Amino acid sequence: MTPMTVRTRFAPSPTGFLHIGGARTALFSWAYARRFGGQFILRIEDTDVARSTPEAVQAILDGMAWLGLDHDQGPYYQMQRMDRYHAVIQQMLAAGTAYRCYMSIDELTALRAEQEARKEKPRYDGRWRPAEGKALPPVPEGIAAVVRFRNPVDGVTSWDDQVKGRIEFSNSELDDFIIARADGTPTYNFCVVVDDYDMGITHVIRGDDHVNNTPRQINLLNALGAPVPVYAHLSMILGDDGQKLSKRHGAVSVMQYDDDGYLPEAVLNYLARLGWSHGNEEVFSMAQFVEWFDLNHVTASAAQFNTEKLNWLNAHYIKLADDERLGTEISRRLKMRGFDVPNDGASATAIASINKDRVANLNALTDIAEQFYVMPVISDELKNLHLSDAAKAALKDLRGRLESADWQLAELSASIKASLTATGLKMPQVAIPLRVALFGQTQSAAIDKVLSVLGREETLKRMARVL
RNA sequence: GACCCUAUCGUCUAGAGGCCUAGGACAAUACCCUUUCACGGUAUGAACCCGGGUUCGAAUCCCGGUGGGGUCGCCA
Repeated sequence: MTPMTVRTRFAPSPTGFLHIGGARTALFSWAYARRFGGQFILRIEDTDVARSTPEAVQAILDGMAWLGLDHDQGPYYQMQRMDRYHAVIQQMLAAGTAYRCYMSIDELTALRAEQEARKEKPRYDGRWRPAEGKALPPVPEGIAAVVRFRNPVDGVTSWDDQVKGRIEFSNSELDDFIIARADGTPTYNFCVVVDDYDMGITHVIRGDDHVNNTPRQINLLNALGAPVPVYAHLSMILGDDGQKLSKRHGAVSVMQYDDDGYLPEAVLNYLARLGWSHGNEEVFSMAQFVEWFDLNHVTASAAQFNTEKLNWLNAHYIKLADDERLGTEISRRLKMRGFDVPNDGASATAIASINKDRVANLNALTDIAEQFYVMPVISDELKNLHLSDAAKAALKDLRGRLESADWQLAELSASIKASLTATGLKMPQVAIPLRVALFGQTQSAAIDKVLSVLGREETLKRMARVL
């Protein structure tokens, strides 16, 4: 027997951006396929014509690309598969596994209201379901039929969920759901089933809001004589505050993380660890993740998003990142703020190099870089506090040395120390006033490194302003 | 309301009946390092929802309760 090739899919509906929950679902589906040398398929579920937009499709594609989740097939678009859906519906009608229902929306609404009043689970009552010896109501005028799936009424539908364990539904809980609307367009549960079948999906990894759809889909698959894939339902991700994420509350695009200064590998590592674990491992590459990933170490309960931990990972990955890459990020972000890195100024790469240990975020790094290019505003408070006569005298002494220094780190360092000796001051007594003079604030990277990156001309210019 | 899922430090989690005096990470606190802010290092505090079983033994298995969540669309 040839081993089954794993085929997973990510099937978002393009009604908005790719948010963090969708991204994790995509990541796990992708990782599972990669782990077993299988195929990862991207499918756009755009049958909700009213809410789907091309912008949302692009946003999803952009999000996937930013995260580096590459697909092997697709994107497939359900709207382009209508002929296939119609053919299957005709086939089911002919086979008797589906039937036409002429109940109007008003009648349905009334039925549901009645059921709810009786505290029952609202559901279709099967009035148009054909049965042996049953007289169907007369077909009404002016009502276009919907097509309903003839769901089994007895027995139990179950599956071994790879994250939640065995789940069973009594078929009596399931009603005959609509597979084609009155206008003929197919509905979600039906399209998913036909697509998963046609695309040979072996493992369906998706959010656990689909648990209740699963028995219906399994029954449909059975009616079609199709194999039933393995299911794995991922729990949801809650916001930082423990509240459910929604459009109104906390759900943001993955691209927002780019805007907010996060590195994709930090987001990926964080997401991987949210709801999945490999012993005590916290920090790992995607290559390592793919090697380790499995479904039975996925947590069955919901997880709360923790920005603090993401920040920590981001800081970690910034420290690891190449200076050149960070320099490029700085330039890109500076450009978005409206200015270019000057050719004759400090190098963005060098700025990144001496500051990447101090920041947890690319925007914070960019803020620092900006200070190297923009003449600082020095508050009176800082002037009074740090630019005393003694401090100025020390800075003047230092300026004299810097004017003739060879602009190398070691010599800059030596110059500062020489000034300390000459003035009898301690390092902070010179370094802090110098920071105030150069940046208008008391913190920076090691001051000798700052000088080496800022350059002689700019350094002396800034010092002159306060002396 | 019905059905389904779920429950270990504040948070993410390890834990597959004895290895648990419940481990790691983020966050917190303290100390160390230090050229400031950070980084880094060390240490400390912090949890098995409740009640019944099963068992020589339960965080782990079973039942019930409670809390949390999901779903009940001619949305996906």
